[in-house]
Amino acid sequence: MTGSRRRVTQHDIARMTGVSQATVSLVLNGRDDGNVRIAPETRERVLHAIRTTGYVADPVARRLAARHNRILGVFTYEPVFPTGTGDFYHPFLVGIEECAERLGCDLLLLTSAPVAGGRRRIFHDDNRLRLADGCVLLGRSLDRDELARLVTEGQPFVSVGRRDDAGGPVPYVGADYPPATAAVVRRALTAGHTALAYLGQGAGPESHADRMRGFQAALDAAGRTPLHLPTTDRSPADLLDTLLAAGVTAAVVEEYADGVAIAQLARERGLDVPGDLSILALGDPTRPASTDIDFTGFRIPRREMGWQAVEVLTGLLEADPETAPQRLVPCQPVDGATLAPPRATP
Amino acid sequence: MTGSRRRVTQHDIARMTGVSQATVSLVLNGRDDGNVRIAPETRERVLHAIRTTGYVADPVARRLAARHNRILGVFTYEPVFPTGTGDFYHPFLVGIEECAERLGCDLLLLTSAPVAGGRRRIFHDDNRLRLADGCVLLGRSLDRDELARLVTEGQPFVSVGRRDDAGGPVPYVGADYPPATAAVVRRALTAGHTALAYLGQGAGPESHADRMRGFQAALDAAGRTPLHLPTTDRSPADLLDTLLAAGVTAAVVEEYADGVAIAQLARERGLDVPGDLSILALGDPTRPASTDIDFTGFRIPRREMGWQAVEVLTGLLEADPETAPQRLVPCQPVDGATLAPPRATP
DNA sequence: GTCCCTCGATAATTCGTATTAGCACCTTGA
DNA sequence: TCAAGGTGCTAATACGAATTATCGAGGGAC
Repeated sequence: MTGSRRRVTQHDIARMTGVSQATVSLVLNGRDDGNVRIAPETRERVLHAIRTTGYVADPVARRLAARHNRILGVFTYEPVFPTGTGDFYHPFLVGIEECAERLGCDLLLLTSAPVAGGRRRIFHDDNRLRLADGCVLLGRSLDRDELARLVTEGQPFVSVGRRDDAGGPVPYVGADYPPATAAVVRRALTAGHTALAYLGQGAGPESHADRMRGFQAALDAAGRTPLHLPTTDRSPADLLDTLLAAGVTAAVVEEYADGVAIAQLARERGLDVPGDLSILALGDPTRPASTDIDFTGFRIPRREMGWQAVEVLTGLLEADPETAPQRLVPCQPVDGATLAPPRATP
Repeated sequence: MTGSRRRVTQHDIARMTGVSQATVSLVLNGRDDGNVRIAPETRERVLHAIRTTGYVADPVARRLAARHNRILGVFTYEPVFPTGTGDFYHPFLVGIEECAERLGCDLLLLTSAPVAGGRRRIFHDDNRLRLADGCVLLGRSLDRDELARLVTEGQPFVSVGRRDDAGGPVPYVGADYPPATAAVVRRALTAGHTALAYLGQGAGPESHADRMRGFQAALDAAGRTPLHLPTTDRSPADLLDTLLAAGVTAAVVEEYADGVAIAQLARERGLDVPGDLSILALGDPTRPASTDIDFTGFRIPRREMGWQAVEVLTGLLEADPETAPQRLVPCQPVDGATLAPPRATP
């Protein structure tokens, strides 16, 4: 069921007023330019019939004829409304929604994408992505093949998060991690730290590699040798032991949650944070991490990124040459309370 | 523009495989009943072409012809991804998304609805609601006229939250507030409280009136006279003064945030919560309220409600007589730490 | 050889709106 | 009186898929 009685159509209006369906359409769209003219009296008769019947154009038919929708797809590799990721994606969506609303666009959440191999796939049998005029891609790691396919098929899209090329230039709106990370490192150096460690992957997704680049660059410039501790498959206890054994006084953590774990463990062991160990967080929690620790570091401009992603996408759709299709948004520094000068070396 | 090159249509597939458009449609829809037969070999050829081109049926055209497209609209009076409501809506959306994903439906967020008079309106010139098969309505207070119009126009929809009739039965999935509130009150009575107050509107939206009903009923049953304090236009200080002056020992708050404000103020004044004043919260925060207070009260089964709303909606769409179109979901009691027996009366 | 039946596929139509080419009529001017 | 030009509207078609009536080919029975 979708409505029991037949709805009023332009045809009905036309019959009622003794004009053609085309005329009704023209009146409705206020067309009165050089090519099309409607007598004021006819126009009035039609408008009157429309008013009395309460006629409203069927948006479906309208879209079919107009060939575009003002609908933007939103594809997320993880569920859009996540429970397990500490709402990391939420601010992006806030920005996306705000901008879409301002532009009068609706959002199509491509939730029907089936999960295969632990993540969703864009392309599948019953893919409705093409209903949308274009789409925004959200997710830590996008599938490179699918990205490439989007490019070759000419599907307008924009990635939230910088992406390396995938057989063509990839439009994106990313966070500018290298300078933000470098700034964090410089703050630690300025505070007097000389032994710094990077905790995290430092590779893989662009967002991780970018942080590492900034970290390296800042230390290189200062002539310091960094320590890199991959966090995968290592317990917090193990990491902390290694940090302390290496004489590290400031730990720069890629993942907020890792920072929380290290900080809590350090405190449990009677160490003072930041007195004995400074901890710097490179961004917001991507995994749930309940803590009241106010980390020094920076914040990812997620809302702004979401907003700009929609801007870029609509720019692409309208083939607007003014719109830069690849953007990096600066991260916002956070003073926080987990950076202090190192203890005087004994 | 909607993609530089024209999209692939059934016609293209038909030409590629040397069949007619109709055949492509039949294959796509797996039609192979008494009236329609397709040779397995032809079917395979068509399916192959579909796979290689990545063809996807245009949902707009599909909807025009078939009257459905497995897209569910989500209309929210407030923004879907709110920043100011403390993510109150988030769990609903989690449930909605989960169920939609399981059913293979996409979600169309009707974000383009223009804001008029401080809230969004469903009906406007360029309403795309009809693009979806049906829609889920989310929001504290739905406009009664718009609701009535949905009913009369035969638009399939379901409201999250109980709604009074609006010119016809309104399908809904609501939280069952009266018994949950009554249970909270009984806990307070059992703990020994005799002077209880209800803080909040207690009227207006169904969700508020329902809480008040449960409150009244439980006190009536116990032969107690309740105190009702409307919170609108009153400062927390004012409210607290009134509570104490009236000798109230247990405050039942409609709005979580009000509870937080009262509790904090009480503590600032040297009162113990719950020692001197028990505070019971009727649900989750709908406004941002940062606190670590573990309120006694109940939790609104938001995720479950979202899930069931989608179930109800698809039930309506399929005219499934098994699906109850009006459902109340029980709230989950929370022990919390803000209820204690009242001090012995001096 | 004809009739009938089944199988496999298609032409034609529908859904409701947007758009464009062009027709019929009228006025004007020479 | 006839071409030129303007006016007001309509017929036709497109948009992309779903559906139904129908058609041709091939096989078997007689």
